[in-house]
Amino acid sequence: MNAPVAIVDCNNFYASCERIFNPELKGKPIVVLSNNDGIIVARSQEAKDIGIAMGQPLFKIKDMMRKYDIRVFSSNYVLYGDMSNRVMTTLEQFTPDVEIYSIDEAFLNLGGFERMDLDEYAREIRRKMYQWTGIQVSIGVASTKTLSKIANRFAKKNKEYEGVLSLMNARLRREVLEKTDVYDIWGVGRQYGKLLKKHGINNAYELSIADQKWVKKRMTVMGLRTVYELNGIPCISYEYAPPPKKAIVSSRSFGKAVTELRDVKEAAALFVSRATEKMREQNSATTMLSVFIRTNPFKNSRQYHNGVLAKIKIPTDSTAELLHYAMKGIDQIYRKGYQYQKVGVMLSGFAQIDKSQLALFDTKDRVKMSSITETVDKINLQMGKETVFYASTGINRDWGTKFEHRSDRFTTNWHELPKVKAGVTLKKQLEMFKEINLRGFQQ
DNA sequence: TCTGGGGTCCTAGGACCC
DNA sequence: TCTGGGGTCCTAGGACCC
Repeated sequence: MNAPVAIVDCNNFYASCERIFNPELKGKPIVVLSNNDGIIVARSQEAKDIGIAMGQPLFKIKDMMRKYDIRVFSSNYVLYGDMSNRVMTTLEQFTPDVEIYSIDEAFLNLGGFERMDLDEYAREIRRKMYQWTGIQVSIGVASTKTLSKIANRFAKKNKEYEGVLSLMNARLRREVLEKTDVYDIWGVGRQYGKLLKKHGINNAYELSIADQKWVKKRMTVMGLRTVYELNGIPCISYEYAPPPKKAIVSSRSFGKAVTELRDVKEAAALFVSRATEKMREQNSATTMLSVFIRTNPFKNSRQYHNGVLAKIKIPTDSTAELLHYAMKGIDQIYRKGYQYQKVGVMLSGFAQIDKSQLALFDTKDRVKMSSITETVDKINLQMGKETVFYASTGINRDWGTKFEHRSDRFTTNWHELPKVKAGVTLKKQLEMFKEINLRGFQQ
């Protein structure tokens, strides 16, 4: 038998993060918004229960907000990222083989744990996680990743499992697969879901016994892999260390429509410097930079979408050099008279090259260039993001992203640590926090 | 239906080569 | 000018994920 795999998934993660540091939100419906406070990207259980859907725009729930006293938050990625680190660190105490799959999910390789009562072990992980981080998780255990996702989902939906379900037992596995709609299978999205239903394949069990030739033809080898996984044959390996990215994108919608070349350039310059920083973190150098701009496709205004790709002969990781290409690109694709909604930058065609090799081939002083970028990175790491930045990325940034409902960065910013409110007794404060042992939170 | 951002993998088809 | 087979590389587009 193959090694059991567990997926640990934080319940309502963003909403939970907001609640941990603001106990008066207990029992209140919470929603978290996308960039620019556009649409709802996360909801607390209470918000789900009153029928607020994922992807709804904020303005559409104004009436409900008043009626149900819904608390609204802009995305606070610094807070969520920090809480995520705490969750992952906690998991590492239970097994060394943790694959961080997303900000709120991780796979655990439980090879070697076969003889334990895995249900009980999972329950213990769940208890400790809540105690140490304040985050509720659900855990699914099975013989493949795809099955573990199904177990997890089932545990979350059916209260009687109290957040933990193992499908190592074959009889239970079949029963759960029969109750799992094809749309709810990891790897089956809207298009494939529709296709499967059209051909009479309605649930996960039916997909597991479907004709494999047909699946491969219509859903590529990816679909075939899903079928194998549903049958308990693992096809998806673990990635304990994230592989370097093959492409890095930085783009953002403007806080309001932008018309001026100067603003477009400022934004593009900022995204170049962000993308390039990310690239340097993984020690890559790029040979391709593309920039793109577009108007709002959902507005009735005149539309314009365009992009341009610069190929760079000698791989570079210099912000200054890439800014040059990006600004040239913007000059090429910018047209006056449009209401721009978004601009973005993509780096790709990476090379992992020892920096000293770069200097052999060309005339630019790359040693000097890289010592500048290294210094800038170092200062920003120590003193905080954007302590030093390129002037071309703008000082005012009045095109900037809207975050009108952002909570404090409780865990990472000295000025925004949770405060003891005047007029509230210490006893009351302690009561608010007492459910959670805020281990490790005292800085 | 409305209107985020950042990724991955696979396939088909064209350009080009022998 | 037509005809054959086989291979690589690249890109665009489509599917999926969180």
